[in-house]
Amino acid sequence: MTPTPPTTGIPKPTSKRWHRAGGEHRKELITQTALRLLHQKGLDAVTMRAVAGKLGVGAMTLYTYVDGQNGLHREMVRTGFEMLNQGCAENSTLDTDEGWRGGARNYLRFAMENPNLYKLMFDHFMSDEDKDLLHGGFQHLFDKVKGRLSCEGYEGENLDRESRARAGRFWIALHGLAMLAIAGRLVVLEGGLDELIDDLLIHVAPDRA
Amino acid sequence: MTPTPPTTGIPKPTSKRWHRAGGEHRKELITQTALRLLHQKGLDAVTMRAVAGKLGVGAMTLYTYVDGQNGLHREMVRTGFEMLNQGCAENSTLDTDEGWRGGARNYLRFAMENPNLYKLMFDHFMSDEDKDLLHGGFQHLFDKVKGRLSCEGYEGENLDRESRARAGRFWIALHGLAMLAIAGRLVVLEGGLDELIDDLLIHVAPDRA
DNA sequence: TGCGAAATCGTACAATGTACGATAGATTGG
DNA sequence: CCAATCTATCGTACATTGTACGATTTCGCA
Repeated sequence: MTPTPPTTGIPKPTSKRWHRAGGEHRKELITQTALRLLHQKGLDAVTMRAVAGKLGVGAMTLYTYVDGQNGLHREMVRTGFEMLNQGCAENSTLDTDEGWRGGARNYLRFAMENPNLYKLMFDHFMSDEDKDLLHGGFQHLFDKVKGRLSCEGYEGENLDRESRARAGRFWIALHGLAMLAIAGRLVVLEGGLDELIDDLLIHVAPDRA
Repeated sequence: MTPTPPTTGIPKPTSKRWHRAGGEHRKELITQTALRLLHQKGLDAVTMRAVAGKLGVGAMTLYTYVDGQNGLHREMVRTGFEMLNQGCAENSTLDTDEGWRGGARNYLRFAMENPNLYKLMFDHFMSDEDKDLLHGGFQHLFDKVKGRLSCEGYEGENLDRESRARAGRFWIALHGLAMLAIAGRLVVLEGGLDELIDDLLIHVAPDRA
């Protein structure tokens, strides 16, 4: 067993007085720098040396704060899910009829404005933390749909199943649209993206049977 | 200017008697080898040296047949779209009601059985050839939907727009489901994939208003 | 103030894509 | 049938990548 010299029973906030008490902040800084690079030049440009260079430190310094390139990617993905959850909730409580549209637009806006990050989020292996974030976001959608359906006669197991199905369809469609738009594969569909979103939502929104 | 010594005006089938007349076959062999590696070990394992090694040749030899790694990827993508178009048409003419289901299942089967290739197909920059293949596949779907709708009173511009919209929704949903399934992000949706497909199809199939 | 721990980073190594050029072999003109 | 030319092959080399290692510096604390 590890000796753990004093072991007062109460571990300090940052156990082992991590990194001169500035560790978390520096990790954040590294992640933000990497995210900026990812956004501007794509995933291939997010090299350890490049990120370190932007920060004016040696490449190996990053290893003190993140667990190698894989760990850096993980941090970006985690931050991405936080941004997505936050962004989706903005000006859209999913409570009104127009709420679906707003939430969906927010989701797609995030994907279109952060295409490299969005791709990474759904390509990189997910940590447990990421799963929690994704699950949380979906749970929120699920709860909202459930609230609506409970006013329409659904109840018990039926309510749960139907809510999950509708929320799932909604999300699947959003993800499909986002990925195709990012990949530039929507050229086969003439017309602006906005109309496409509206049209899709009308037919896949959770308040549709 | 290049001299082009004889210049008979009629370029031979393989202009410049390409590669001892075995060039195309060898290019195919290289692509197939790369595809096997991609399927078994993922994109990172598809290195020039690894592919060349499997074929028992030097890495630089590949450069005679494909334009570097990027060209190799392009060949894999092109082949992938051919496989997808071919696979979708199998046992499914999209003519009967059950046809939508069959086509969709074929599409998803291809994606699930070739996840690395499917991801590459929708991530790699598309050549004009790829665009033609993708466009062709979508056109087929579009025509089928159009045929159905023309029996339902739609005509003229309305027929075109409605057909494109429904085919688009169908494809978007399929792509979203495929990408989420590949990424292993469907855990939030309990239940088997088959039921998920059925459920989705019922609500996004092109014969639904 | 001094000691131990932690952070920093220079160096080095393996793996990658690929440019270059030598070599061997096929093709062709005479 | 031979020599000239062209072409496929691939060994070598270089730049770039992630990162393991260890020396050195810096810091926290007693």
